[in-house]
Amino acid sequence: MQNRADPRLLDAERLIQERLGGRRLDFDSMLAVSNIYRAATAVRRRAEKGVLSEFGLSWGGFTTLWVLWVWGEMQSADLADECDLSKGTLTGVVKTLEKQGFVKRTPVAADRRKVTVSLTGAGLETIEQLFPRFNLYEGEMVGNLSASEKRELAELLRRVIVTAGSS
Amino acid sequence: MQNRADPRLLDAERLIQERLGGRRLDFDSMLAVSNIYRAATAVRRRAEKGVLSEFGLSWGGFTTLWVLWVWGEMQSADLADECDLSKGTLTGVVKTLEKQGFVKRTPVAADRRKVTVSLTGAGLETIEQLFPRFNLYEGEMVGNLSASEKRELAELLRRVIVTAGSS
DNA sequence: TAATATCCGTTTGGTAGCAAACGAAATCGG
DNA sequence: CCGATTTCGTTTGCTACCAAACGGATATTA
Repeated sequence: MQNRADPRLLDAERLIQERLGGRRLDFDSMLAVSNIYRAATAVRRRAEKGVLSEFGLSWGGFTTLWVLWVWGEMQSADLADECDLSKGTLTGVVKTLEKQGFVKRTPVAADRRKVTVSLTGAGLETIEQLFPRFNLYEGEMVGNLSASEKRELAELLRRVIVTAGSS
Repeated sequence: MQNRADPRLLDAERLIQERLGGRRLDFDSMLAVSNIYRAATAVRRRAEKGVLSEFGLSWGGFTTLWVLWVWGEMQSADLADECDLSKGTLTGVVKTLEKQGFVKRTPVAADRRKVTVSLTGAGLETIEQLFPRFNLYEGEMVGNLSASEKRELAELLRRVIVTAGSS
C-alpha cells in the first residue's frame, strides 16, 4: 500500500486512502481501474470538443468511419463487433452517418437478411482529412509520455482488455 | 514504428498498421489512446454485468454512491465535479438513486439555491457491502498485471488525465 | 434599495448506448 | 419439400450523458 503522502497521487486519491486505508482493499487495482475510466472520459471529451465536433461526429461515429476506412466495406454484424458496439447501437450510429452522407447501406443479394455498410465519397474524403488531425490530438493527449512510455501504456492496457474483455 | 509482425499486438492493431503504415502517423499515441478507450469500455461492461447489476446500479450510480461514501454528504455541484459528470447528468443519476432509496437530497437553509446530497442508511449499507466485492472485480480485471505494473499503469494514466483533462 | 448580474440545480432536447423483443430470411431435419 | 430452428438487422423501451436554456435565489453596484 502506498504512503498517504505520496506526491504522485491525485488529490482525490489521497483522500480515498485516508478514508479507506484501514480496510483490506486492493488499492493498486482500484487506482489502476479508476484511472483507466477517468482517462478514457477525459480523452473522449477532449476529442469530441476538439476535432470531432467540427465534423459533426461523435466518438462512436468517428470510430465507425475509421473502421470502415481501415477495413473497407463490412457487413453490419462485423462492423458492430469491430467498433465494439452492440448491433442495436450500430444501427443508430449508421443511421446518423447515413443522414450525414458519410456511409451507405447496401443490401446483400445472396442473403437478404444482411446489409453491407461502406463509406461514400464524402465519407472517405472526410476521414482522410479528419484522421491526421485526430492523430495530432492523440499525440497531444499523451504528450506527457515518452515514446517508450506510450508503448508501455498500450501494452499494459492490452493485457487488461484481454482479461476484462473475456467475460 | 513497430514491426508489422510484432506479436504483442491485437489482431486489429496489426491490420491497422498494414493499412496505414505508409502514412506519417503517430502510431504510439494512436495505440495508447485507443487502448485506453477499449480498456475502459471492457472494464465498465464487465463491472456492470457482474456486481453492479445485482444492486441495480449503473457505473454512474455506483460512482456517485462511492464518492458520497468517501467524501460524506456533498453539495450537488461538488458531487458532480468529483463524479466527473455534468451537473445536468448528476440531477438524473441522483433522481434514480433517490428512487432506489440510496441517497437523499436536503435543501440548504442558508442558500436555497443549493442542495446537499447524502447517503441514506440503505445507501450506506449497500456501498459497504458492495464495494469490497467491486474491488475484487477490479483485482480480477487487472489480474494479468503485477502490483508494480498496476502502479505503473495508474501513474501513466494519471499523466494522461492531467494533460487531456485540462482542455 | 432597486436594478442588474451572477450563481445554482433542474429541465429540455438531443445523441448514444444496451438488452430484449421482433420480423423477415435462410437453414436444418425429417 | 415443409415445419421448426437459427440468424440477421431493426425496433422498442430504458438509462446515461451533454450542452444550453431556464427560473428562482443570492450578490453586486449604483
